[in-house]
Amino acid sequence: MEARKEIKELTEKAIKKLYGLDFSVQVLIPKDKSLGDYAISSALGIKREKKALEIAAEIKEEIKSDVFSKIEVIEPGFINFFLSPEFLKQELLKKEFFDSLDIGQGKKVQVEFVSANPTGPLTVGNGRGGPFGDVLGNVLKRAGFKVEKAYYINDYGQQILALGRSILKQSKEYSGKYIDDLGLRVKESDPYLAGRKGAQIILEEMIKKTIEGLGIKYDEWFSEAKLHEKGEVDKTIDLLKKKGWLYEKEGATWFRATAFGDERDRVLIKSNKEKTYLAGDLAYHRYKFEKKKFDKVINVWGADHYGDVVGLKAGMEALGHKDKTDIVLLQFVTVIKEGKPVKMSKRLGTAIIMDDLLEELSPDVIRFFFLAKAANTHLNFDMDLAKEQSEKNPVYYIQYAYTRICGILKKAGQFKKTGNLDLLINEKEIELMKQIYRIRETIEDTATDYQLQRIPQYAIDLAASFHRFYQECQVLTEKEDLKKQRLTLVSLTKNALKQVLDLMGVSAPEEM
RNA sequence: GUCCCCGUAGCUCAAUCGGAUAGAGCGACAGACUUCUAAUCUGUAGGUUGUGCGUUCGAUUCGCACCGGGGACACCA
Repeated sequence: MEARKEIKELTEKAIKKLYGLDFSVQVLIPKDKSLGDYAISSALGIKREKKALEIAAEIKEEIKSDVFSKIEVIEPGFINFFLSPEFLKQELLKKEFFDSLDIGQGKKVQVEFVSANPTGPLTVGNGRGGPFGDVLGNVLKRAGFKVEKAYYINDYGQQILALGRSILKQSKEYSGKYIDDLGLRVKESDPYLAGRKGAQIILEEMIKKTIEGLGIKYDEWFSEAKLHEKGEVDKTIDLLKKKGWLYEKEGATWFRATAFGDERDRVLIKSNKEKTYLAGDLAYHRYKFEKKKFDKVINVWGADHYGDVVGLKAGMEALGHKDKTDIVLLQFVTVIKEGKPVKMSKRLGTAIIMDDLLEELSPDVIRFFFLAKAANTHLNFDMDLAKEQSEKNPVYYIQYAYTRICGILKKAGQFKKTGNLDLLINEKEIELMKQIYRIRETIEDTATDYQLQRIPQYAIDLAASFHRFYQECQVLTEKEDLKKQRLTLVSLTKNALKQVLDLMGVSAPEEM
């Protein structure tokens, strides 16, 4: 039984019984610890003649549960719940505590992220999707989904032609040292074929290397060109035609996206008979749902693709896959150096790239900095600050907690975990247990709303609770029973900390 | 011109469908190592949440209007 669920169920039942209302109770966590571990403000939202305080008192009277040691009613109508230490200990000692989350219920989810055009090195902006998508996938997996991480390779279309022409020195659409290098290696003289070849090399030797450097592993690299070659794009267009959602205008074939709430219709086949990006993307998403049977698809895009969200969703609705595609938009990244935004990479003469960061910072630090910010905030990545703080950094703070744990366990040697924790009554011990207990709800919430910054925040909170416990409670004491129980708690902390570090893809060093 | 995101402590950012005294880290200041690693802990200072109205018992959160920063408005991908 989870405490939050217990509160929600009991209070909703009480409200139903007392007032005959079907009320959805929202459980919150008070900012001030003295106000309890959980709280509800629902009494304030029930509009009746009675005072909220009275309503809260009546609800409280209905609630009987040994999950809580205390339930308080406070002005103007809050009900505060205090977790019972006995319940807490009992829950943490359960074998399945760390691995029985199942809000995913085995549903298949694909997370597609980065998917930067293979026309150059991975920029910082595109790269932001890397840690984000990777960690989102990890979180969903932990929450009980079957997850695939995918990179969609845009190796078809205008930008490939432009890349080929640049390699062949017929244009300067793409430039930089890497284009010159490709000019020496690519033998094809046809611009499109040269572009394809160049894109392949860029993907394999530049993008994949950077991705790997960030510690990201994909399950699938999916080629847009192959989709076209296999005729999947044509099939999808035919299907939309049969359903009556297409029309011809000025030599082009249009999709009636306005019928699904889009502000304008979208071209699928241009008047020169080439297919648009959207046509390919619709075919790709059909493939995701129909061939690979995903229940849900999450696309992590840059905010510059904001205008394409409705078009894709409209298309998927027309194809019979309504509401199965979630799109997370990541706002831009500005890299700041010496107080000024950096626009260009020194090495390549292109936009600032991920490799520039990797050169100076560990992937742990980069991942953490990126993850700690909400998707919809513009991210100012201050290189100097990141470097300067690299030794006084939240990442190290968390990792240091982990090494302290490992140090204790190593010194303690073999020990048997205790089946009860009744000697642990210190305030810091209880705090630590509460913090560990919250790992489940943190993962559940994140898997539901994709607000990934919760995870690094949780990691900091957990590390802080441990550091405070460490400061006050000597684990390896003379008192054998107490020592064993504390070692058990330390070991539980280790599990939790390791789990969040793994979720974030940040290393867990045993020594520092 | 229309649409989207952002504006919170000196800096980087949080704040759970609107909740209680707006929180962390870094930086500043003052303390704590004979200890399981001080990469830590304890304390202090720091805020009219861009501005102004409004809705509400209650607004950083919702609405309207401004100001400032970024982005999108293709038969490009």
